[in-house]
Amino acid sequence: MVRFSDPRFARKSGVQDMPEQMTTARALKAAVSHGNGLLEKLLDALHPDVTERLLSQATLHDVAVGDTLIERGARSEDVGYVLDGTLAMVQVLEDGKKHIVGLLVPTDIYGRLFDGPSNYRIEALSAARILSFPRAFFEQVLRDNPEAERLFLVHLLDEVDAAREWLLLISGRRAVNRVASFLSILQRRTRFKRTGDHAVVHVPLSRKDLAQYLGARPETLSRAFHELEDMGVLRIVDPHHFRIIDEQALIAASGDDLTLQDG
Amino acid sequence: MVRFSDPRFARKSGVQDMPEQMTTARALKAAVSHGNGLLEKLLDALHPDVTERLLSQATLHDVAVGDTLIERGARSEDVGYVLDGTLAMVQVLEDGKKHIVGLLVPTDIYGRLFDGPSNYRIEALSAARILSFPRAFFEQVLRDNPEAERLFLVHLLDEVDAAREWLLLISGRRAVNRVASFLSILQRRTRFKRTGDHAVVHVPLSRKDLAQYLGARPETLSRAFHELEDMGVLRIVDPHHFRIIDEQALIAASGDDLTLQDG
DNA sequence: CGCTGTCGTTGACAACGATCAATGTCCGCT
DNA sequence: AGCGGACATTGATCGTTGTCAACGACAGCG
Repeated sequence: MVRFSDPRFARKSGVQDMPEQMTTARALKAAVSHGNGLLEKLLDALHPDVTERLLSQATLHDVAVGDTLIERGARSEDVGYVLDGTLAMVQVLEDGKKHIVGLLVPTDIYGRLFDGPSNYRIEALSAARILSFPRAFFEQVLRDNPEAERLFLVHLLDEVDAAREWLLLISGRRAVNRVASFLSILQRRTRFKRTGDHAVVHVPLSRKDLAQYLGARPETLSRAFHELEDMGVLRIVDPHHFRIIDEQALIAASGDDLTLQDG
Repeated sequence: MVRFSDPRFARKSGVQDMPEQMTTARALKAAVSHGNGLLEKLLDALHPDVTERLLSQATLHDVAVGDTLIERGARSEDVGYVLDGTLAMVQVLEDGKKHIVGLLVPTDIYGRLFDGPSNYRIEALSAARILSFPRAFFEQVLRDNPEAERLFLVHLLDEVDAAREWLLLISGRRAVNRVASFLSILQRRTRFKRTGDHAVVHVPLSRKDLAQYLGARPETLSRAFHELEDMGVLRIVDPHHFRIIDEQALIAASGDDLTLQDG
Protein backbone atom coordinates (compact mmCIF):
# COMPACT_ATOMS: atom_id res chain seq x y z
CA MET A 1 0.00 0.00 0.00
CA VAL A 2 1.16 3.49 -0.75
CA ARG A 3 0.70 5.76 2.19
CA PHE A 4 0.21 9.44 1.98
CA SER A 5 3.47 10.15 3.71
CA ASP A 6 5.39 8.05 1.23
CA PRO A 7 7.45 10.39 -0.92
CA ARG A 8 7.09 8.08 -3.93
CA PHE A 9 3.40 8.48 -3.62
CA ALA A 10 3.61 12.23 -3.43
CA ARG A 11 5.79 12.28 -6.49
CA LYS A 12 3.68 9.93 -8.52
CA SER A 13 0.34 11.27 -7.56
CA GLY A 14 0.99 14.92 -7.23
CA VAL A 15 -0.12 15.04 -3.63
CA GLN A 16 0.76 18.47 -2.49
CA ASP A 17 2.92 19.21 0.45
CA MET A 18 -0.19 19.61 2.51
CA PRO A 19 0.06 23.06 3.94
CA GLU A 20 -3.58 22.24 4.63
CA GLN A 21 -2.49 20.30 7.68
CA MET A 22 -2.21 23.61 9.41
CA THR A 23 -5.74 24.61 8.49
CA THR A 24 -7.87 25.44 11.47
CA ALA A 25 -10.50 23.02 12.63
CA ARG A 26 -13.10 25.64 11.95
CA ALA A 27 -12.19 25.87 8.30
CA LEU A 28 -12.25 22.09 8.02
CA LYS A 29 -15.61 21.93 9.62
CA ALA A 30 -16.85 24.37 7.03
CA ALA A 31 -15.42 22.18 4.27
CA VAL A 32 -17.23 19.17 5.65
CA SER A 33 -20.57 20.84 6.03
CA HIS A 34 -21.66 20.85 2.46
CA GLY A 35 -24.07 18.01 2.66
CA ASN A 36 -25.83 15.79 5.06
CA GLY A 37 -23.22 13.09 4.91
CA LEU A 38 -22.32 10.72 7.68
CA LEU A 39 -19.38 12.72 8.89
CA GLU A 40 -21.44 15.84 9.32
CA LYS A 41 -23.96 13.92 11.39
CA LEU A 42 -21.20 12.43 13.49
CA LEU A 43 -19.65 15.79 14.17
CA ASP A 44 -23.02 17.22 15.13
CA ALA A 45 -23.54 14.40 17.60
CA LEU A 46 -20.21 14.92 19.31
CA HIS A 47 -19.34 17.38 22.01
CA PRO A 48 -17.78 20.47 20.39
CA ASP A 49 -14.50 19.78 22.16
CA VAL A 50 -14.34 16.29 20.70
CA THR A 51 -15.20 17.61 17.27
CA GLU A 52 -12.41 20.10 17.62
CA ARG A 53 -9.91 17.46 18.63
CA LEU A 54 -10.98 15.09 15.85
CA LEU A 55 -10.68 17.77 13.22
CA SER A 56 -7.32 18.86 14.54
CA GLN A 57 -6.06 15.40 13.62
CA ALA A 58 -7.49 15.52 10.13
CA THR A 59 -5.43 16.23 7.06
CA LEU A 60 -6.47 17.32 3.59
CA HIS A 61 -5.13 15.46 0.60
CA ASP A 62 -5.36 16.04 -3.10
CA VAL A 63 -5.09 12.87 -5.10
CA ALA A 64 -4.68 12.42 -8.84
CA VAL A 65 -6.47 10.14 -11.25
CA GLY A 66 -5.43 6.53 -10.85
CA ASP A 67 -3.95 6.85 -7.39
CA THR A 68 -4.48 3.92 -5.10
CA LEU A 69 -5.49 5.02 -1.62
CA ILE A 70 -5.88 1.66 0.04
CA GLU A 71 -4.57 -1.58 -1.36
CA ARG A 72 -6.67 -4.68 -1.06
CA GLY A 73 -5.59 -6.73 1.90
CA ALA A 74 -3.85 -3.82 3.52
CA ARG A 75 -4.77 -2.49 6.91
CA SER A 76 -5.55 1.12 6.34
CA GLU A 77 -4.17 3.57 8.87
CA ASP A 78 -6.65 6.17 7.81
CA VAL A 79 -10.32 6.75 7.46
CA GLY A 80 -11.12 8.91 4.49
CA TYR A 81 -13.96 11.29 3.83
CA VAL A 82 -14.51 12.29 0.24
CA LEU A 83 -14.78 16.03 -0.19
CA ASP A 84 -14.55 16.19 -3.96
CA GLY A 85 -14.07 13.86 -6.87
CA THR A 86 -14.91 10.20 -7.28
CA LEU A 87 -13.21 7.11 -5.89
CA ALA A 88 -13.90 3.50 -6.73
CA MET A 89 -13.85 0.34 -4.70
CA VAL A 90 -12.08 -2.12 -6.95
CA GLN A 91 -12.06 -5.87 -6.67
CA VAL A 92 -8.90 -7.22 -8.27
CA LEU A 93 -9.15 -10.80 -9.47
CA GLU A 94 -6.32 -13.29 -9.64
CA ASP A 95 -6.12 -13.09 -13.40
CA GLY A 96 -5.48 -9.38 -13.08
CA LYS A 97 -8.92 -8.29 -14.20
CA LYS A 98 -10.37 -5.41 -12.25
CA HIS A 99 -13.99 -5.08 -11.30
CA ILE A 100 -15.53 -1.97 -9.78
CA VAL A 101 -17.90 -2.91 -6.98
CA GLY A 102 -18.79 0.50 -5.66
CA LEU A 103 -18.35 4.22 -6.11
CA LEU A 104 -17.45 6.79 -3.49
CA VAL A 105 -18.63 10.34 -4.05
CA PRO A 106 -18.50 13.42 -1.83
CA THR A 107 -19.83 12.83 1.70
CA ASP A 108 -18.96 9.13 1.50
CA ILE A 109 -16.62 7.54 4.02
CA TYR A 110 -14.23 4.68 3.39
CA GLY A 111 -11.79 2.70 5.47
CA ARG A 112 -12.68 -0.32 7.50
CA LEU A 113 -13.15 0.35 11.20
CA PHE A 114 -12.71 -2.05 14.09
CA ASP A 115 -11.83 -4.78 11.74
CA GLY A 116 -9.43 -6.56 9.47
CA PRO A 117 -7.89 -5.45 6.23
CA SER A 118 -9.85 -3.85 3.46
CA ASN A 119 -11.39 -6.23 0.98
CA TYR A 120 -11.02 -3.85 -1.89
CA ARG A 121 -8.62 -1.46 -3.39
CA ILE A 122 -9.69 2.16 -3.16
CA GLU A 123 -8.72 4.02 -6.28
CA ALA A 124 -9.24 7.56 -7.51
CA LEU A 125 -11.28 7.77 -10.73
CA SER A 126 -10.84 11.49 -10.97
CA ALA A 127 -8.76 14.05 -9.21
CA ALA A 128 -10.16 14.12 -5.72
CA ARG A 129 -9.89 15.85 -2.39
CA ILE A 130 -9.90 13.73 0.72
CA LEU A 131 -10.17 14.50 4.39
CA SER A 132 -8.18 11.89 6.23
CA PHE A 133 -8.39 10.85 9.88
CA PRO A 134 -6.09 8.53 11.81
CA ARG A 135 -8.12 5.37 12.02
CA ALA A 136 -7.19 4.52 15.60
CA PHE A 137 -8.22 7.93 16.85
CA PHE A 138 -11.45 7.83 14.89
CA GLU A 139 -12.27 4.46 16.38
CA GLN A 140 -11.51 5.73 19.85
CA VAL A 141 -13.89 8.62 19.40
CA LEU A 142 -16.62 6.20 18.36
CA ARG A 143 -15.83 3.96 21.32
CA ASP A 144 -16.14 6.89 23.69
CA ASN A 145 -19.32 8.20 22.13
CA PRO A 146 -21.98 5.54 21.83
CA GLU A 147 -24.31 8.03 20.19
CA ALA A 148 -21.88 8.51 17.37
CA GLU A 149 -21.18 4.84 17.12
CA ARG A 150 -24.86 4.17 16.73
CA LEU A 151 -25.05 6.71 13.92
CA PHE A 152 -22.28 4.82 12.23
CA LEU A 153 -24.11 1.58 12.72
CA VAL A 154 -27.31 2.90 11.21
CA HIS A 155 -25.28 4.22 8.33
CA LEU A 156 -23.99 0.72 7.73
CA LEU A 157 -27.52 -0.61 7.71
CA ASP A 158 -28.27 1.86 4.97
CA GLU A 159 -25.25 0.77 3.03
CA VAL A 160 -26.33 -2.84 3.15
CA ASP A 161 -29.70 -1.83 1.81
CA ALA A 162 -28.18 0.31 -0.88
CA ALA A 163 -25.98 -2.55 -1.99
CA ARG A 164 -28.98 -4.86 -2.21
CA GLU A 165 -31.01 -2.31 -4.06
CA TRP A 166 -28.21 -1.78 -6.50
CA LEU A 167 -28.22 -5.49 -7.05
CA LEU A 168 -31.86 -5.28 -7.92
CA LEU A 169 -31.15 -2.57 -10.44
CA ILE A 170 -28.40 -4.21 -12.37
CA SER A 171 -29.73 -7.72 -12.35
CA GLY A 172 -31.40 -9.12 -15.37
CA ARG A 173 -32.45 -6.02 -17.22
CA ARG A 174 -31.58 -4.43 -20.48
CA ALA A 175 -28.43 -2.42 -20.90
CA VAL A 176 -30.38 0.79 -21.52
CA ASN A 177 -32.20 0.30 -18.23
CA ARG A 178 -29.00 -0.09 -16.30
CA VAL A 179 -27.42 2.93 -17.91
CA ALA A 180 -30.50 5.01 -17.20
CA SER A 181 -30.58 3.80 -13.59
CA PHE A 182 -26.93 4.58 -13.20
CA LEU A 183 -27.34 8.10 -14.50
CA SER A 184 -30.30 8.95 -12.34
CA ILE A 185 -28.63 7.55 -9.24
CA LEU A 186 -25.46 9.43 -10.02
CA GLN A 187 -27.43 12.58 -10.57
CA ARG A 188 -28.91 12.31 -7.12
CA ARG A 189 -25.71 11.34 -5.38
CA THR A 190 -23.45 13.97 -6.83
CA ARG A 191 -23.74 17.66 -7.02
CA PHE A 192 -24.05 18.41 -10.68
CA LYS A 193 -23.91 21.50 -12.79
CA ARG A 194 -27.07 22.98 -14.18
CA THR A 195 -26.85 24.74 -17.50
CA GLY A 196 -29.98 26.34 -18.81
CA ASP A 197 -32.34 24.36 -16.69
CA HIS A 198 -31.05 20.93 -17.54
CA ALA A 199 -28.78 18.99 -15.23
CA VAL A 200 -25.44 17.90 -16.62
CA VAL A 201 -24.28 14.69 -15.04
CA HIS A 202 -20.58 13.99 -14.89
CA VAL A 203 -19.61 10.34 -15.29
CA PRO A 204 -16.06 9.99 -14.00
CA LEU A 205 -15.53 6.48 -15.35
CA SER A 206 -14.02 5.38 -18.60
CA ARG A 207 -16.33 3.31 -20.77
CA LYS A 208 -14.36 0.25 -19.87
CA ASP A 209 -14.65 0.82 -16.12
CA LEU A 210 -18.31 1.68 -16.39
CA ALA A 211 -18.84 -1.49 -18.39
CA GLN A 212 -17.28 -3.54 -15.61
CA TYR A 213 -19.41 -1.75 -13.07
CA LEU A 214 -22.66 -2.26 -14.94
CA GLY A 215 -21.92 -5.75 -16.15
CA ALA A 216 -21.70 -5.00 -19.85
CA ARG A 217 -19.22 -4.18 -22.61
CA PRO A 218 -18.03 -0.75 -23.64
CA GLU A 219 -19.63 -1.17 -27.06
CA THR A 220 -22.97 -1.96 -25.51
CA LEU A 221 -22.78 1.12 -23.30
CA SER A 222 -21.96 3.30 -26.24
CA ARG A 223 -25.05 2.01 -28.00
CA ALA A 224 -27.17 2.47 -24.90
CA PHE A 225 -26.10 6.08 -24.45
CA HIS A 226 -26.85 6.86 -28.04
CA GLU A 227 -30.16 5.07 -27.84
CA LEU A 228 -31.11 7.32 -24.93
CA GLU A 229 -29.98 10.30 -26.95
CA ASP A 230 -32.12 9.21 -29.91
CA MET A 231 -35.07 8.87 -27.56
CA GLY A 232 -34.60 12.49 -26.57
CA VAL A 233 -33.91 11.60 -22.96
CA LEU A 234 -30.48 13.15 -22.82
CA ARG A 235 -27.80 14.75 -24.88
CA ILE A 236 -24.23 13.49 -24.96
CA VAL A 237 -22.10 16.54 -24.32
CA ASP A 238 -18.90 14.53 -24.38
CA PRO A 239 -18.19 10.92 -23.42
CA HIS A 240 -18.23 11.88 -19.76
CA HIS A 241 -20.96 14.51 -19.60
CA PHE A 242 -24.63 14.02 -20.25
CA ARG A 243 -27.26 16.70 -20.27
CA ILE A 244 -30.49 15.28 -18.91
CA ILE A 245 -33.25 16.62 -21.10
CA ASP A 246 -36.22 14.69 -19.78
CA GLU A 247 -35.78 13.56 -16.24
CA GLN A 248 -39.06 11.69 -16.14
CA ALA A 249 -38.21 9.80 -19.29
CA LEU A 250 -34.84 8.90 -17.78
CA ILE A 251 -36.53 7.41 -14.77
CA ALA A 252 -39.00 5.63 -16.99
CA ALA A 253 -36.12 4.29 -19.06
CA SER A 254 -34.53 2.82 -15.97
CA GLY A 255 -37.21 0.20 -16.15
CA ASP A 256 -39.94 0.37 -13.63
CA ASP A 257 -40.24 3.58 -11.70
CA LEU A 258 -38.02 1.87 -9.20
CA THR A 259 -35.73 4.44 -7.69
CA LEU A 260 -32.81 4.20 -5.35
CA GLN A 261 -32.46 6.04 -2.15
CA ASP A 262 -29.24 7.79 -1.40
CA GLY A 263 -26.36 5.75 -0.19
CA MET B 1 -47.67 -6.51 9.31
CA VAL B 2 -48.80 -9.71 10.90
CA ARG B 3 -47.32 -10.14 14.32
CA PHE B 4 -46.69 -13.46 15.92
CA SER B 5 -49.21 -12.83 18.64
CA ASP B 6 -51.90 -12.08 16.10
CA PRO B 7 -54.37 -14.95 16.16
CA ARG B 8 -55.10 -14.54 12.44
CA PHE B 9 -51.46 -15.18 11.80
CA ALA B 10 -51.39 -18.24 13.96
CA ARG B 11 -54.39 -19.61 12.14
CA LYS B 12 -53.13 -18.90 8.68
CA SER B 13 -49.58 -19.93 9.20
CA GLY B 14 -49.88 -22.81 11.53
CA VAL B 15 -47.73 -21.18 14.18
CA GLN B 16 -48.03 -23.43 17.13
CA ASP B 17 -49.19 -22.37 20.53
CA MET B 18 -45.62 -21.94 21.54
CA PRO B 19 -45.18 -24.07 24.56
CA GLU B 20 -41.57 -23.38 23.70
CA GLN B 21 -41.86 -20.03 25.39
CA MET B 22 -41.41 -21.91 28.61
CA THR B 23 -38.23 -23.54 27.46
CA THR B 24 -35.30 -22.83 29.72
CA ALA B 25 -32.64 -20.41 28.68
CA ARG B 26 -30.13 -23.21 28.82
CA ALA B 27 -32.00 -25.24 26.25
CA LEU B 28 -32.29 -22.20 24.00
CA LYS B 29 -28.63 -21.50 24.28
CA ALA B 30 -27.98 -25.04 23.16
CA ALA B 31 -30.28 -24.53 20.18
CA VAL B 32 -28.38 -21.42 19.21
CA SER B 33 -24.94 -22.91 19.48
CA HIS B 34 -24.88 -24.92 16.32
CA GLY B 35 -22.72 -22.62 14.34
CA ASN B 36 -20.54 -19.61 14.64
CA GLY B 37 -23.27 -17.17 13.79
CA LEU B 38 -23.52 -13.63 14.99
CA LEU B 39 -25.88 -14.44 17.82
CA GLU B 40 -23.54 -17.01 19.27
CA LYS B 41 -20.70 -14.51 19.22
CA LEU B 42 -22.89 -11.91 20.88
CA LEU B 43 -23.95 -14.27 23.62
CA ASP B 44 -20.36 -15.24 24.24
CA ALA B 45 -19.37 -11.62 24.60
CA LEU B 46 -22.07 -10.87 27.15
CA HIS B 47 -21.97 -11.47 30.85
CA PRO B 48 -23.68 -14.80 31.60
CA ASP B 49 -26.38 -13.01 33.56
CA VAL B 50 -27.20 -10.82 30.60
CA THR B 51 -27.21 -13.80 28.29
CA GLU B 52 -29.62 -15.49 30.64
CA ARG B 53 -31.93 -12.49 30.72
CA LEU B 54 -31.84 -12.06 26.98
CA LEU B 55 -32.65 -15.69 26.33
CA SER B 56 -35.43 -15.63 28.89
CA GLN B 57 -37.15 -13.08 26.68
CA ALA B 58 -36.73 -15.15 23.55
CA THR B 59 -39.49 -17.19 22.00
CA LEU B 60 -39.38 -20.01 19.53
CA HIS B 61 -41.62 -19.91 16.49
CA ASP B 62 -42.40 -22.39 13.78
CA VAL B 63 -43.45 -20.75 10.57
CA ALA B 64 -44.91 -22.32 7.44
CA VAL B 65 -44.03 -21.82 3.79
CA GLY B 66 -45.17 -18.47 2.48
CA ASP B 67 -45.60 -16.79 5.84
CA THR B 68 -44.68 -13.14 5.99
CA LEU B 69 -42.66 -12.34 9.08
CA ILE B 70 -42.08 -8.65 8.53
CA GLU B 71 -43.98 -6.55 6.04
CA ARG B 72 -42.10 -3.96 4.07
CA GLY B 73 -42.46 -0.54 5.66
CA ALA B 74 -43.48 -2.01 8.97
CA ARG B 75 -41.57 -1.41 12.16
CA SER B 76 -40.72 -4.82 13.42
CA GLU B 77 -41.13 -5.41 17.13
CA ASP B 78 -38.86 -8.39 16.97
CA VAL B 79 -35.41 -9.39 15.99
CA GLY B 80 -35.30 -12.84 14.51
CA TYR B 81 -32.58 -15.45 14.46
CA VAL B 82 -32.98 -18.25 11.96
CA LEU B 83 -32.55 -21.67 13.53
CA ASP B 84 -33.81 -23.76 10.64
CA GLY B 85 -35.24 -23.31 7.19
CA THR B 86 -34.81 -20.51 4.69
CA LEU B 87 -36.28 -17.02 4.64
CA ALA B 88 -36.13 -14.47 1.87
CA MET B 89 -35.85 -10.73 1.83
CA VAL B 90 -38.36 -9.69 -0.79
CA GLN B 91 -38.59 -6.37 -2.54
CA VAL B 92 -42.16 -5.80 -3.68
CA LEU B 93 -42.54 -3.46 -6.62
CA GLU B 94 -45.48 -1.20 -7.30
CA ASP B 95 -46.71 -3.35 -10.15
CA GLY B 96 -46.93 -6.26 -7.75
CA LYS B 97 -43.86 -8.04 -9.01
CA LYS B 98 -41.70 -9.56 -6.32
CA HIS B 99 -37.95 -9.64 -6.37
CA ILE B 100 -35.82 -11.59 -3.94
CA VAL B 101 -32.84 -9.53 -2.83
CA GLY B 102 -31.37 -11.79 -0.21
CA LEU B 103 -31.64 -15.13 1.52
CA LEU B 104 -31.59 -15.83 5.24
CA VAL B 105 -30.37 -19.23 6.36
CA PRO B 106 -29.64 -20.64 9.81
CA THR B 107 -27.43 -18.38 11.97
CA ASP B 108 -28.59 -15.29 10.07
CA ILE B 109 -30.25 -12.42 11.91
CA TYR B 110 -32.93 -10.12 10.54
CA GLY B 111 -34.84 -7.15 11.84
CA ARG B 112 -33.65 -3.60 11.64
CA LEU B 113 -32.16 -2.23 14.84
CA PHE B 114 -31.98 1.36 16.03
CA ASP B 115 -33.69 2.48 12.93
CA GLY B 116 -36.72 2.97 10.80
CA PRO B 117 -39.00 0.45 9.18
CA SER B 118 -37.75 -2.52 7.26
CA ASN B 119 -37.14 -1.96 3.60
CA TYR B 120 -38.11 -5.46 2.65
CA ARG B 121 -40.64 -8.07 3.36
CA ILE B 122 -39.27 -11.09 5.18
CA GLU B 123 -40.93 -14.23 3.92
CA ALA B 124 -40.51 -17.92 4.66
CA LEU B 125 -39.44 -19.96 1.64
CA SER B 126 -39.64 -23.18 3.53
CA ALA B 127 -40.98 -24.25 6.87
CA ALA B 128 -38.65 -22.56 9.33
CA ARG B 129 -37.87 -22.25 13.01
CA ILE B 130 -37.16 -18.80 14.36
CA LEU B 131 -35.83 -17.54 17.64
CA SER B 132 -37.41 -14.19 18.28
CA PHE B 133 -36.27 -11.41 20.61
CA PRO B 134 -38.12 -8.24 21.56
CA ARG B 135 -36.37 -5.61 19.53
CA ALA B 136 -36.35 -2.94 22.23
CA PHE B 137 -34.75 -5.24 24.74
CA PHE B 138 -32.20 -6.47 22.24
CA GLU B 139 -31.26 -2.89 21.44
CA GLN B 140 -30.94 -2.07 25.10
CA VAL B 141 -28.56 -4.95 25.61
CA LEU B 142 -26.41 -3.68 22.76
CA ARG B 143 -26.53 -0.16 24.17
CA ASP B 144 -25.38 -1.42 27.53
CA ASN B 145 -22.64 -3.61 26.11
CA PRO B 146 -20.37 -1.73 23.74
CA GLU B 147 -18.40 -4.91 23.10
CA ALA B 148 -21.47 -6.61 21.74
CA GLU B 149 -22.49 -3.56 19.79
CA ARG B 150 -19.11 -3.51 18.14
CA LEU B 151 -19.50 -7.15 17.16
CA PHE B 152 -22.77 -6.24 15.56
CA LEU B 153 -21.13 -3.38 13.73
CA VAL B 154 -18.37 -5.56 12.36
CA HIS B 155 -21.00 -8.04 11.30
CA LEU B 156 -22.69 -5.30 9.30
CA LEU B 157 -19.40 -4.46 7.63
CA ASP B 158 -19.22 -8.08 6.53
CA GLU B 159 -22.75 -7.96 5.23
CA VAL B 160 -21.96 -4.94 3.12
CA ASP B 161 -18.99 -6.77 1.67
CA ALA B 162 -21.01 -9.90 1.06
CA ALA B 163 -23.66 -7.89 -0.76
CA ARG B 164 -21.03 -6.31 -2.98
CA GLU B 165 -19.39 -9.62 -3.66
CA TRP B 166 -22.69 -11.16 -4.56
CA LEU B 167 -23.16 -8.29 -6.96
CA LEU B 168 -19.89 -9.20 -8.56
CA LEU B 169 -21.01 -12.79 -8.96
CA ILE B 170 -24.30 -12.22 -10.64
CA SER B 171 -23.30 -9.34 -12.85
CA GLY B 172 -22.57 -9.89 -16.45
CA ARG B 173 -21.84 -13.56 -16.62
CA ARG B 174 -23.44 -16.55 -18.20
CA ALA B 175 -26.43 -18.18 -16.63
CA VAL B 176 -24.54 -21.41 -15.95
CA ASN B 177 -21.91 -19.46 -14.03
CA ARG B 178 -24.49 -17.81 -11.83
CA VAL B 179 -26.25 -21.07 -11.13
CA ALA B 180 -22.97 -22.75 -10.26
CA SER B 181 -21.99 -19.84 -8.00
CA PHE B 182 -25.34 -19.96 -6.32
CA LEU B 183 -25.08 -23.66 -5.64
CA SER B 184 -21.60 -23.54 -4.22
CA ILE B 185 -22.43 -20.58 -2.00
CA LEU B 186 -25.58 -22.28 -0.80
CA GLN B 187 -23.65 -25.43 -0.11
CA ARG B 188 -21.29 -23.54 2.12
CA ARG B 189 -23.92 -21.49 3.89
CA THR B 190 -26.33 -24.26 4.70
CA ARG B 191 -25.88 -27.53 6.42
CA PHE B 192 -26.61 -30.09 3.77
CA LYS B 193 -27.15 -33.80 3.74
CA ARG B 194 -24.45 -36.11 2.55
CA THR B 195 -25.48 -39.30 0.83
CA GLY B 196 -22.78 -41.66 -0.24
CA ASP B 197 -20.00 -39.15 -0.17
CA HIS B 198 -21.65 -36.53 -2.30
CA ALA B 199 -23.29 -33.45 -0.86
CA VAL B 200 -26.93 -32.91 -1.66
CA VAL B 201 -27.79 -29.24 -1.78
CA HIS B 202 -31.34 -28.21 -1.05
CA VAL B 203 -32.61 -25.23 -3.04
CA PRO B 204 -35.67 -23.92 -1.23
CA LEU B 205 -36.76 -21.60 -4.03
CA SER B 206 -39.15 -22.21 -6.86
CA ARG B 207 -37.64 -21.81 -10.31
CA LYS B 208 -39.47 -18.54 -10.69
CA ASP B 209 -38.13 -17.11 -7.43
CA LEU B 210 -34.66 -18.32 -8.15
CA ALA B 211 -34.87 -16.74 -11.57
CA GLN B 212 -35.72 -13.40 -10.00
CA TYR B 213 -32.89 -13.80 -7.55
CA LEU B 214 -30.29 -14.66 -10.17
CA GLY B 215 -31.54 -12.27 -12.80
CA ALA B 216 -32.69 -14.80 -15.33
CA ARG B 217 -35.78 -16.70 -16.50
CA PRO B 218 -37.03 -20.02 -15.24
CA GLU B 219 -36.45 -21.58 -18.66
CA THR B 220 -32.86 -20.42 -18.68
CA LEU B 221 -32.26 -21.86 -15.23
CA SER B 222 -33.74 -25.15 -16.24
CA ARG B 223 -31.31 -25.29 -19.14
CA ALA B 224 -28.41 -24.28 -16.93
CA PHE B 225 -29.13 -27.01 -14.38
CA HIS B 226 -29.35 -29.62 -17.09
CA GLU B 227 -26.22 -28.32 -18.73
CA LEU B 228 -24.38 -28.81 -15.44
CA GLU B 229 -25.84 -32.28 -15.22
CA ASP B 230 -24.67 -33.10 -18.75
CA MET B 231 -21.22 -31.88 -17.80
CA GLY B 232 -21.19 -34.37 -14.98
CA VAL B 233 -20.90 -31.68 -12.34
CA LEU B 234 -24.08 -32.59 -10.51
CA ARG B 235 -27.13 -34.77 -10.64
CA ILE B 236 -30.65 -33.39 -10.42
CA VAL B 237 -32.35 -35.45 -7.72
CA ASP B 238 -35.56 -33.47 -7.98
CA PRO B 239 -36.18 -29.84 -8.94
CA HIS B 240 -35.07 -28.73 -5.49
CA HIS B 241 -32.26 -31.14 -4.67
CA PHE B 242 -28.93 -31.43 -6.43
CA ARG B 243 -26.27 -33.96 -5.73
CA ILE B 244 -22.87 -32.36 -6.24
CA ILE B 245 -20.74 -34.91 -8.05
CA ASP B 246 -17.64 -32.88 -8.78
CA GLU B 247 -17.15 -30.02 -6.37
CA GLN B 248 -14.08 -28.69 -8.15
CA ALA B 249 -15.88 -28.65 -11.45
CA LEU B 250 -18.74 -26.78 -9.83
CA ILE B 251 -16.39 -24.11 -8.62
CA ALA B 252 -14.73 -24.00 -12.01
CA ALA B 253 -18.13 -23.64 -13.63
CA SER B 254 -18.90 -20.63 -11.50
CA GLY B 255 -16.56 -18.73 -13.73
CA ASP B 256 -13.23 -17.76 -12.33
CA ASP B 257 -12.18 -19.45 -9.16
CA LEU B 258 -13.73 -16.48 -7.47
CA THR B 259 -15.36 -17.69 -4.32
CA LEU B 260 -17.47 -15.97 -1.73
CA GLN B 261 -16.67 -15.79 1.88
CA ASP B 262 -19.44 -16.57 4.30
CA GLY B 263 -21.95 -13.89 4.94
C1' DC C 1 -62.69 -39.15 -10.22
C1' DG C 2 -61.94 -35.51 -13.43
C1' DC C 3 -61.10 -30.52 -13.43
C1' DT C 4 -58.00 -26.81 -12.94
C1' DG C 5 -53.98 -24.34 -11.79
C1' DT C 6 -49.13 -24.39 -10.83
C1' DC C 7 -44.67 -25.94 -11.75
C1' DG C 8 -40.73 -27.67 -14.32
C1' DT C 9 -39.25 -28.75 -18.65
C1' DT C 10 -38.47 -28.65 -23.74
C1' DG C 11 -38.54 -26.68 -28.42
C1' DA C 12 -38.57 -22.90 -31.93
C1' DC C 13 -37.72 -18.33 -32.79
C1' DA C 14 -36.43 -13.50 -32.07
C1' DA C 15 -33.98 -10.07 -29.62
C1' DC C 16 -30.29 -8.69 -27.23
C1' DG C 17 -25.56 -8.30 -26.15
C1' DA C 18 -20.69 -10.13 -26.86
C1' DT C 19 -17.17 -10.41 -30.00
C1' DC C 20 -14.28 -9.11 -33.79
C1' DA C 21 -12.73 -5.62 -36.70
C1' DA C 22 -12.13 -0.97 -38.39
C1' DT C 23 -12.19 4.04 -37.92
C1' DG C 24 -11.49 8.57 -35.92
C1' DT C 25 -10.04 11.47 -32.10
C1' DC C 26 -7.38 13.02 -28.53
C1' DC C 27 -3.29 13.07 -25.60
C1' DG C 28 1.33 12.46 -24.20
C1' DC C 29 5.78 11.73 -25.83
C1' DT C 30 9.97 12.43 -28.49
C1' DA D 1 5.20 18.26 -35.98
C1' DG D 2 5.04 13.29 -36.03
C1' DC D 3 4.20 9.15 -33.68
C1' DG D 4 2.02 5.65 -30.69
C1' DG D 5 -1.39 4.41 -27.65
C1' DA D 6 -5.70 4.79 -25.23
C1' DC D 7 -10.37 5.70 -25.87
C1' DA D 8 -15.01 6.10 -27.98
C1' DT D 9 -17.68 4.83 -31.56
C1' DT D 10 -19.76 2.10 -35.45
C1' DG D 11 -20.65 -1.96 -38.26
C1' DA D 12 -21.08 -7.03 -38.96
C1' DT D 13 -21.66 -11.46 -37.16
C1' DC D 14 -22.52 -15.00 -33.76
C1' DG D 15 -23.70 -16.89 -29.35
C1' DT D 16 -26.74 -16.60 -25.36
C1' DT D 17 -30.82 -15.52 -23.43
C1' DG D 18 -35.66 -13.92 -23.43
C1' DT D 19 -40.08 -14.95 -25.36
C1' DC D 20 -43.84 -17.70 -26.87
C1' DA D 21 -45.92 -22.04 -26.94
C1' DA D 22 -46.78 -26.68 -25.72
C1' DC D 23 -46.39 -30.70 -22.79
C1' DG D 24 -46.34 -33.83 -18.71
C1' DA D 25 -46.43 -34.20 -13.67
C1' DC D 26 -48.64 -33.13 -9.75
C1' DA D 27 -51.66 -31.11 -5.96
C1' DG D 28 -55.96 -29.25 -4.48
C1' DC D 29 -60.72 -29.45 -4.93
C1' DG D 30 -65.46 -30.12 -6.16
